[in-house]
Amino acid sequence: MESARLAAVYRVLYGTYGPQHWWPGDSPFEVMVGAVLTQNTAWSNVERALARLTERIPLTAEAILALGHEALAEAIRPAGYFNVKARRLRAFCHAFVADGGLTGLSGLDTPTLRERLLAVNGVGPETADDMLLYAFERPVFVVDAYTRRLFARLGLLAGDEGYETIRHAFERALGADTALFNEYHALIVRHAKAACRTRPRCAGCCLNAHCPAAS
DNA sequence: TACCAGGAGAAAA
DNA sequence: TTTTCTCATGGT
Repeated sequence: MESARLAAVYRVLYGTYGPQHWWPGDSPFEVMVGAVLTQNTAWSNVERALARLTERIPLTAEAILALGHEALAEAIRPAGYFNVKARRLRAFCHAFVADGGLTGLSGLDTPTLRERLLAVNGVGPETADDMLLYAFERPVFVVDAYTRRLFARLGLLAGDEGYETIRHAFERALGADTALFNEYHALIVRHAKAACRTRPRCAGCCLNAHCPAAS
């Protein structure tokens, strides 16, 4: 992975879309809840689910656990996979409380914190890295389907590399820079929402799943 | 109508 | 070990 090319892609995205001010959450804990709810789901649906949840309870791990599975699943229904996500949220809240909450987790070094998050059922690599970057402000690059698709189309990735391989490649090339990782990932997602609609002649670097220029 | 969205884990091959 | 299946609502 060439640092210069990664920097060039970043400059183009930033020049096109500007700063994204991610993550859209009022607190680190809300960011973490959002990270679970957004798994394979559009953010607009997550916002509905968060709104319904905060209408019912204050957004704390204790309150979520006290709500119970059925009521939690009903509250987050708009985010889809509501039974699965209710189970995952409760598992995360149990671990969050057991580890001393935000204060306890913030005291851990990044590799240990990442391991702790990944040990929770329902928290995979991308969700853990969303939490690390946007809730704990650790220099961890988030690799999602958009990242893989964009850089494969640009010829910088084969596309079938493992998650860790890609993450380490970005982190090596860009250096440990939390602010840059924050903005870069947000810009990739922003680009995915614009894609071909703003480019009559797509160069193949858009993120539309069925773009003819990308096949 | 069909496809896709800011994945993860279990089951099957 | 790798691939496939399941979970589900809402927008386009």
